[in-house]
Amino acid sequence: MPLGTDYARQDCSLARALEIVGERWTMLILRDCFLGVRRFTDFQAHLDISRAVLSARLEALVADGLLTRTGSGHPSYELTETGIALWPAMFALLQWGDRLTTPGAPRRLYRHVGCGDLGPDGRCEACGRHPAPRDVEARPGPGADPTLRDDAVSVALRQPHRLLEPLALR
Amino acid sequence: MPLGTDYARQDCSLARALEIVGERWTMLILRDCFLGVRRFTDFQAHLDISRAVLSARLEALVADGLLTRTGSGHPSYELTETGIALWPAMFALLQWGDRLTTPGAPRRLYRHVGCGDLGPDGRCEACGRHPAPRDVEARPGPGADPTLRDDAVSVALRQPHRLLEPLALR
DNA sequence: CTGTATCCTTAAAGATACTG
DNA sequence: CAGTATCTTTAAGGATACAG
Repeated sequence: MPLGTDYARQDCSLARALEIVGERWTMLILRDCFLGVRRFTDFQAHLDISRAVLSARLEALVADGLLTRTGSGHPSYELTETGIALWPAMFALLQWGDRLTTPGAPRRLYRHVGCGDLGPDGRCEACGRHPAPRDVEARPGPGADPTLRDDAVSVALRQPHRLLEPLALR
Repeated sequence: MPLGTDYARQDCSLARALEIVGERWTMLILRDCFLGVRRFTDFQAHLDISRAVLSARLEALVADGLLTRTGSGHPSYELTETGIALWPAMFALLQWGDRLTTPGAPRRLYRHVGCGDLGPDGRCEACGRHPAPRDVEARPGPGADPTLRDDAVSVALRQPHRLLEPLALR
């Protein structure tokens, strides 16, 4: 939260959640984690964020237990179970944004691997379950705009890819 | 989003959603709307927010189509269908915050009216459905902290109350 | 009651340069 | 590659006073 003040005097779980993930850039960093981004430079190029801010956010996310940082030479950031548990919230928000801003043309499509596509409520249209992100594959949808960015991550995201698996960059 | 810059160069529905609901206080204002707060002064007292900021946020939410403002003398702010559609995302985030910060002791409990309690995934434990917020009743849970605030809204929230219905204030 | 208008402080974020 | 260290800009937010 900007400006020092937080939501400490709100007796509310939403306020608690937002104190952790409500800061600018934080949710987008976590989104990238779900999409398979793991390296500092890849986050930075894809988000177009300053290194200082990225560094601070990653550090906070590790301290709050949503990310692990492994490998001192070339660190890799990965979601913990706590971070992965954010998936339903992230998916719901993402779907809301999609339907609000580009009705009928989702920017990205999600599929229960080996089963069916996910509906707006996150349920697999074939089996009716809510698959865990590990069992979900993402791919560009009709609303995607490939002209917006062309960093390595954005290019890699144009191929179908399984969530939480490291992206195939080059 | 603070500091002028937005997420415009992110081809991502989550970024679009956060441009609307990602600003400081905005989600908490919407939470209050779900809980039945409708008046400027009630928002202000419950959130402990400056009037200028509250005014700006309400205006933006009306402009973005999440709230309606009715009654010029004593305006009443109410969620539109677009705003109500945010419920699954808000509930998921709220549950995540609850389980992360006070495991085993939710601050607030939600019940499918005339049916069963809601589980962490928003499904009614009795009928298995995801009830719409109009059919949900909220009440304080074991993790609630009644010492934190004692404005009129906080006091009213100590009684069971149906979502989206105006709170019984006095 | 529901705001608007100013003023002021603070800090968040970008730019840039530097380091192991 | 993965940061840290400064520096500067800007604007967000609180406080206060005023208005319809």
